[in-house]
Amino acid sequence: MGLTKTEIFTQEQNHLAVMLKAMAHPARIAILQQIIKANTCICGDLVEELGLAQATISQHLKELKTAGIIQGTIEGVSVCYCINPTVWNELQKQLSAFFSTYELKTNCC
Amino acid sequence: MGLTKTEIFTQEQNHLAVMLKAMAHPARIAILQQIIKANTCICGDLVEELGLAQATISQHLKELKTAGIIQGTIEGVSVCYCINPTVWNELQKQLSAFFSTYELKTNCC
DNA sequence: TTAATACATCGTAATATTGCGATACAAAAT
DNA sequence: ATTTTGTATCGCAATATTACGATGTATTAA
Repeated sequence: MGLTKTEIFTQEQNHLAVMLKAMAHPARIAILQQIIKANTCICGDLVEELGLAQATISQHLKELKTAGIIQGTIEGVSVCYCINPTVWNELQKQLSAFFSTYELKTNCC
Repeated sequence: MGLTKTEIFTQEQNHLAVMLKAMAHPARIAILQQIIKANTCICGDLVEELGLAQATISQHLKELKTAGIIQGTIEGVSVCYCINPTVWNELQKQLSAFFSTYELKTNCC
């Protein structure tokens, strides 16, 4: 075992899980915050901002990119990363909808 | 290695990561959806609803409970799980704030 | 008391994640 | 052409996750 049984879940459930997983790490949250904060896309100053090795940051960036949350374009020698607006808004909408399905019912445990 | 360097991140970043991680699995998303759908708190019919073994469901429930997202109270022989409204709303607010920090700037890559 | 029911926990196998040094690679500067 | 600079990838060690059978535990039923 050790691998998720994706077959038994819906596409939506699996997809949402993948997106949440991509964000479910403090380093990746920090990276996203940095990318958002530096409204002009930043590159590898992330290595200096966060206290992680270059290889590690690069790996985290890859995971965010694979999930589609960020995108990177080569900018001369360096690479410019920024939020993928489409995916970001889609995820925001999906999460908002998910959280909204719950409303406090009186008689609960 | 293999363990996250939590020391170098803020409490908020670590906490948000923990919450997202708790939700970042299709089975746990399905569990939350079921708990929300059955507005009266449900118990271990989750085992029948999802196609996972009882031990596995119990383990996933524990993770959600540890994160504080759900709470369980003993109801005779069975256990009744439901959303923890405080934590749920808190997380909703935090995520909403996080997503709102991004707004499309014109000149991006 | 004993059996049944509903969960929780233990132990374990398979796999995934995290972090980093070392190294490869590609564009720009010399 | 060679060096420099910024990133990506490889390979590895340490640890975490996922899933489940087996077993423990606590409450109700008989």
